[in-house]
Amino acid sequence: MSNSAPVTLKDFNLRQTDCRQEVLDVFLSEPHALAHADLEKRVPEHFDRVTIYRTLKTFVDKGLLHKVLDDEGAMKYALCRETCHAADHQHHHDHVHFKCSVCGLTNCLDDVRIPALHLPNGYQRQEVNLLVQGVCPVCSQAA
Amino acid sequence: MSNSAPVTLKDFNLRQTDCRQEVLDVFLSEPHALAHADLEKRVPEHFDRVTIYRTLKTFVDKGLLHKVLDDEGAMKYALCRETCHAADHQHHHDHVHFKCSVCGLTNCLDDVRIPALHLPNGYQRQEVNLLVQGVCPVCSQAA
DNA sequence: CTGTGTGCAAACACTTTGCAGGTGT
DNA sequence: ACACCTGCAAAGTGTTTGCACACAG
Repeated sequence: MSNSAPVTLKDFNLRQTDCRQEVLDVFLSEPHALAHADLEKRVPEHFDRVTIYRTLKTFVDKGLLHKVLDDEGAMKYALCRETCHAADHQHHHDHVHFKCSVCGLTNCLDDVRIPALHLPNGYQRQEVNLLVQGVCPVCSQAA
Repeated sequence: MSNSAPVTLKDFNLRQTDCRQEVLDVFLSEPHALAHADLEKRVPEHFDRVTIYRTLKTFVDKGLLHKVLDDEGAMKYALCRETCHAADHQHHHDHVHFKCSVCGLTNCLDDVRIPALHLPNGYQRQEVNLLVQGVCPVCSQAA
């Protein structure tokens, strides 16, 4: 997933448009989960609110982004990593996200694996999302 | 947390009002996480939309309910269990929630403990939320 | 009596939909 | 040429705020 925006769009069979390239560039250059409002601020050229919503939806549908859980109003999105497109055809997102309660940023902890879970009988697991809230290294250093 | 609504309200130093009792009764009688819209349907008497929002907010602030993560539009809420009010003063919610992709219901898996997590250096953990999506026993039996 | 809860109206925030025109391939 | 993307307008849904009145303690 460390490719450039045009290459990535091509890989996912998406048309090369300015909006998609710039949105994708933002995600490629920032390690955080981003909400729609964050994108509007960071995408250099101005695009319609709706266009950015549709771009996000397209990216999620194609498996380029995944939704990140949050306990606030707006949905956040983050890039899928190679592990999302694993051997089996299913597209799984077993993500660990860390949200800092000081700076408010959420990022993917790609190195942390979700430990094995023992679900009660009858539960079929499809996808697991883990959100850890606390203080990130940057903010705890500053304190 | 298996007390009646009036007792629970008293325990949390909350005034006895019709709205609070009825909202709490719904949570006490349903094992699922509920959104504001669910409550409006299930609370027998009619209360203003705003009053229910404020009731939910009060309950969360007082530690009676906790927010349940979801990847849809609306926030959901569920009762806190005894484990929330543990020995130390901190109020922790290390919850495992299971959302069924068939019936759409989300419930707390109180028996599932979140396994130990190894966070990278510098991360301070405050609260952990785990959402498992899949098929619940009821729906997988029906299939 | 006093502080807090409630209802109503209004505003705000986030997201989706319909349609006409423009653009990538 | 065609399908698809974009912008604009509008609407839908979820949530909060201000204020006056009502009610629990």
